Amino acid sequence: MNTQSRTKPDPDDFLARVEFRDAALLSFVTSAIIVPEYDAVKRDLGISRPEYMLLLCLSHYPMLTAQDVSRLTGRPRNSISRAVHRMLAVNHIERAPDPSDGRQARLTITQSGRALHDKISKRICWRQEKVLSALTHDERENLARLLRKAAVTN
Amino acid sequence: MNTQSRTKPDPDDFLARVEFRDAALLSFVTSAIIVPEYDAVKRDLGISRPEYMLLLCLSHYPMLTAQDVSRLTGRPRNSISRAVHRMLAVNHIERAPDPSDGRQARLTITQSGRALHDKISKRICWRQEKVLSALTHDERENLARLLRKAAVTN
DNA sequence: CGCTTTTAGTTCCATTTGGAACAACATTGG
DNA sequence: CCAATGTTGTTCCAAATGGAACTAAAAGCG
Repeated sequence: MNTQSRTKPDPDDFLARVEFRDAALLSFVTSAIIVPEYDAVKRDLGISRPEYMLLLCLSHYPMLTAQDVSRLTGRPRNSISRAVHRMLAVNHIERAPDPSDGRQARLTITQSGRALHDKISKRICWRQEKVLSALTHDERENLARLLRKAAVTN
Repeated sequence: MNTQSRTKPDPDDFLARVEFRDAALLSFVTSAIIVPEYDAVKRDLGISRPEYMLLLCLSHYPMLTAQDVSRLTGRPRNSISRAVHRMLAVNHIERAPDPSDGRQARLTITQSGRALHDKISKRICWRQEKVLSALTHDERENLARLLRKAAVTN
């Protein structure tokens, strides 16, 4: 036994002390959903986070350019460029030159890309439910409302 | 003018479509605070995110080991190890061998480390206020309550 | 006591990351 | 039409990242 009997620092306790309380809580809860699930997706399906961000974007719009995806996700253009090449190589997306603008290419998701997106989004949904299971339905709606209110203005 | 008159995809609209609504909102709002401010801190003060995480932890406990910091922050041990060496080199922290356990070292923050932490935490607080300014005081308290409820169980 | 297992911290190395420069094309304004 | 400027996507490269192996010390256990 340690003569100073030092107690191991507790994450919950730490969260309560931090100066930027709300940012720390937001970061903690976000990471609890995002980090372990993206790690698992990478391990099990070989899809990295920017690659999935690409599939996610393309699954919600009929056609996007790489630039669109970069702006939607906030990732730098070269990250998206790499993801596009990898997803092209495994036929999860398709690319066609834009006839009206020779700089950009039109990206679309394929059947297999959509199937993969469904699989991954279900996993993230499942982890989301797990982490937020302590909240009631009304609390969940309330949380979403508050977050949306903060999100739309930024 | 584009013959298809394609509208540029809108991030708010995208957030409303994503399958994992709450996780997407959490991630968006968290990133709006964290990402630009850590980038600015790195640019202006030369302090990386894991380095600041170390200072943040040490500013709230009189003494921690590198392992404690690793567990509090969720960062891998070698990242913390690197941060410790850099913060030692610029005298923002101090390290002393633990007499009761030859494996671990006792880390403490110095005066200059604490001053730097104060400066950085004020910046993050400021960005937090900016992003969450759309919420009233009661809404802020409510958001924190909901997040804490989700956080403590995980 | 020895022997195995566990833990703290470091080092090594392959991969990831993102800024910056670049080429190709488009747009603007003379 | 031409020059200057802006935009898209790619490539290059230096830096960051994190898993895995490693060293040293401690703890568990016959």
